[in-house]
Amino acid sequence: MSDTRHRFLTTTASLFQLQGFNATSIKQITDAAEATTGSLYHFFPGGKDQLAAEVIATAGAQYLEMFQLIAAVPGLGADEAMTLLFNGAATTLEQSDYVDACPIFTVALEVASANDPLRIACDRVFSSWADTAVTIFRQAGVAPDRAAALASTVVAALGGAFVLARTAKDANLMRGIGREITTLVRQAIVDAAPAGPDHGDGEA
Amino acid sequence: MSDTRHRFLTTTASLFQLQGFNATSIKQITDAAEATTGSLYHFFPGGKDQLAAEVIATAGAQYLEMFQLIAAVPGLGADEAMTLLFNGAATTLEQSDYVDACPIFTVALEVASANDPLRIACDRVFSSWADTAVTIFRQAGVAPDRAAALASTVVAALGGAFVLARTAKDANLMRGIGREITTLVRQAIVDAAPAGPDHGDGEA
Amino acid sequence: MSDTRHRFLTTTASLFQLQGFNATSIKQITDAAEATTGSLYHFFPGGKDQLAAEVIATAGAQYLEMFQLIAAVPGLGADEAMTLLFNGAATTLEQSDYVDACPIFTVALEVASANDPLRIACDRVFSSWADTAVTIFRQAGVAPDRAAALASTVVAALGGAFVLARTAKDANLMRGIGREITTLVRQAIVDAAPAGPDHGDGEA
Amino acid sequence: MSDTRHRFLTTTASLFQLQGFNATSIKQITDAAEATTGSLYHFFPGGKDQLAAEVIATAGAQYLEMFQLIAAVPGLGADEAMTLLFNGAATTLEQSDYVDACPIFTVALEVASANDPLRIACDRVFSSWADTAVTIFRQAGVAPDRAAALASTVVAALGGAFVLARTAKDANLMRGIGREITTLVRQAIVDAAPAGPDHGDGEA
DNA sequence: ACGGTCGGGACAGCCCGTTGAT
DNA sequence: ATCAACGGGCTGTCCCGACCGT
Repeated sequence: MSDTRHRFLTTTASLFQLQGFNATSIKQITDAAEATTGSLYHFFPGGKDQLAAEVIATAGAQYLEMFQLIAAVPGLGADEAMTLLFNGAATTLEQSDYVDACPIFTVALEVASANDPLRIACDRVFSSWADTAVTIFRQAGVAPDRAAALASTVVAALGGAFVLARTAKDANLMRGIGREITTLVRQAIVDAAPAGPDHGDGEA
Repeated sequence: MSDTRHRFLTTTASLFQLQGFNATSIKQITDAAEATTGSLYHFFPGGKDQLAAEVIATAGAQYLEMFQLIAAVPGLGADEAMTLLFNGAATTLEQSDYVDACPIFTVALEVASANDPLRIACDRVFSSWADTAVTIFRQAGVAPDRAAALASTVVAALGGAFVLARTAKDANLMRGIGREITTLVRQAIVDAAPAGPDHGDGEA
Repeated sequence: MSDTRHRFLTTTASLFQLQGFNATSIKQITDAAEATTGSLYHFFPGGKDQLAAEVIATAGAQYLEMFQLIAAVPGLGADEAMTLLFNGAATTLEQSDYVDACPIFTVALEVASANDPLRIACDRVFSSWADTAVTIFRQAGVAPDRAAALASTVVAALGGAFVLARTAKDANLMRGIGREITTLVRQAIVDAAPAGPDHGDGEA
Repeated sequence: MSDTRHRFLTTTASLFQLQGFNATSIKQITDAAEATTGSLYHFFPGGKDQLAAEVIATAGAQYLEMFQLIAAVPGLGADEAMTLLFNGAATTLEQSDYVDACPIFTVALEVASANDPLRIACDRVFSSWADTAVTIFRQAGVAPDRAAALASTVVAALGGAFVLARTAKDANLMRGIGREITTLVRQAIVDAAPAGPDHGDGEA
């Protein structure tokens, strides 16, 4: 397994976090990865676009994994998972001086109109997140007809929170948003179980 | 008042909606505005950055105005205003084939790290929106300690909804998020008035 | 009238003579013209292709003029004009150490398949030469049904002679070809006037 | 005899016909030959230049053979052979949509100044053709002092006809030139035999 | 003040022809 | 005979001033 190829992926992800797609030049990438242009085009013949697509897919899968890890903490409700998720992101943001944001949100908007393959790559990632959230919420007892919208709302709020927190350089913004989203999810669980105690199984 | 200057502002806003800051070149701007480079540098000696800052401020003010207009509809609750806001954005998005998104969200992330003046310009806009939302929510009876976070959540969800809807080319995503945000706001109003009727004045 | 633009045209023509189209880089052109890339793309927004097309047209017109000058020498038959033409080219080739060949022949073959606008530009030049030759030959009494083919043959032989002479680095090759073409043209004139003296006017 | 090596030769010849030397990249060659770069450098350690030199020599020999075949048709005069030669080339050109021209003419001009080994390779091919033509013409009775120039003229006209026909996308141009060259050759034969019938031996 | 023409460098993304590891 | 890696050079376009007319 090629090491250089892997280095391209990770360093590009970092640069995308910081600057997005358009502001990141090939030269910056090769410098950061300590490799040459020829090397890059050897592994990614499709150039910057192909590299970006793979970065998005890879990073998206990693975030998904992290998300699932949080949701799988034993004894943790789906609502409390939200708090963990947003607070974790807030802390990461703080500790990296507001650099270490999600590269996919950063890239998504600027490529949405001009670059369809990249747009689709981002869409796939967002969908994978939302799908996972839907599963979690339904297992927590959320009504089926609300689960999808709720999941989208969580993802959207997370993305928007990144924008606001970075723009304001204030991670507490993100924590506040996390609290509200937690409330929203809790209420959705409660609403779905009006008659009795929730048995934690909305699907069976 | 110069017409050319105004044309620069509006065409640049359109281009930012579509492509963001970095992907929009000076040439594109002058072509779209049917003006020359010399002209642009006459009106905006600070170049692209100055132009962008003014675009953000101008567009931000326009959106704020629209936001206030919605909130001022007589007989409309703060929660129902949310529905109007998101559905309006969704329809606009649909009708423009997912081009006519908010230019400020599009620009904010890509300049947050690399361009402080622009970052601050965006921050000011977001703050103005949040401040207005805070006022509205408190007038609706939301508890003072929740109003700020709730306002941020609304703005964040709106921004995130733009990202998701454009990426998926699906405006219904945004409508679903609008429903959830409406629910959240309604609950916040209800939660704040457990004992009796809301006196509509949390500040006095 | 811009001086820089004119310099681009002449230096590029020289480089095309020497190396052809594909082997001549934009950098070489700007270096030779002592100008910058921005300058070049200001005058030739269509880039190398547009520049090449104008070079071909300009150089083609100059050669046409030279050709007409030779043909207009008083008291010179059309056949003797051929000798002058080929010998002149041979001497030029010799004196420039086989560098100063016709840029259009050099360019024509390499762009014929890949670049239609350039192919057409070359075609127009060749046609203008052949048309002029046709006029001259018909005035000299060549039969109308042979004049066109004869003109093409002259142009083709000239072009081919450039190839052979440069490849062999032997200008006498071109002089020999000139002699044969002169013979061919003389015979065509003689053939057309079997019965009596030529009245020198096949058109009026 | 390696098959891969042979495939390199033929596919490169095709690409040279179409695009010439400089416009043909190593990648194109390896793609077309369905081989790898390493493979190419294994067979041709001298790289692109060595490959080109061998392509020129090989293709040149093939054309020479074809030329000799035409000249050897029994009962065919040297002048009529010219008609066959040019008409054959014209038809080939037409049927291949003006792609299948001679790769050597295409390459000769663009490498004449910059690449001496390649220039010499082309020269050798042209000389071999002219030598053969000289032999044929002398056997047909052409005066010794004209045979060389006549041979050069034929080769030059053929090369130039390729240029004109491809540039104009008109194969009839080549047929017309063929007619004139045929006339020229016939006259040269006639001129050399003023007193009596040609005994077919101009050398003895 | 307002704007248009011309020009300047720098660097973007890409791909070239080539060589080692192995 | 292959995969990986290398630099450097390609065309094109960036953002920006200077010098001109109004």
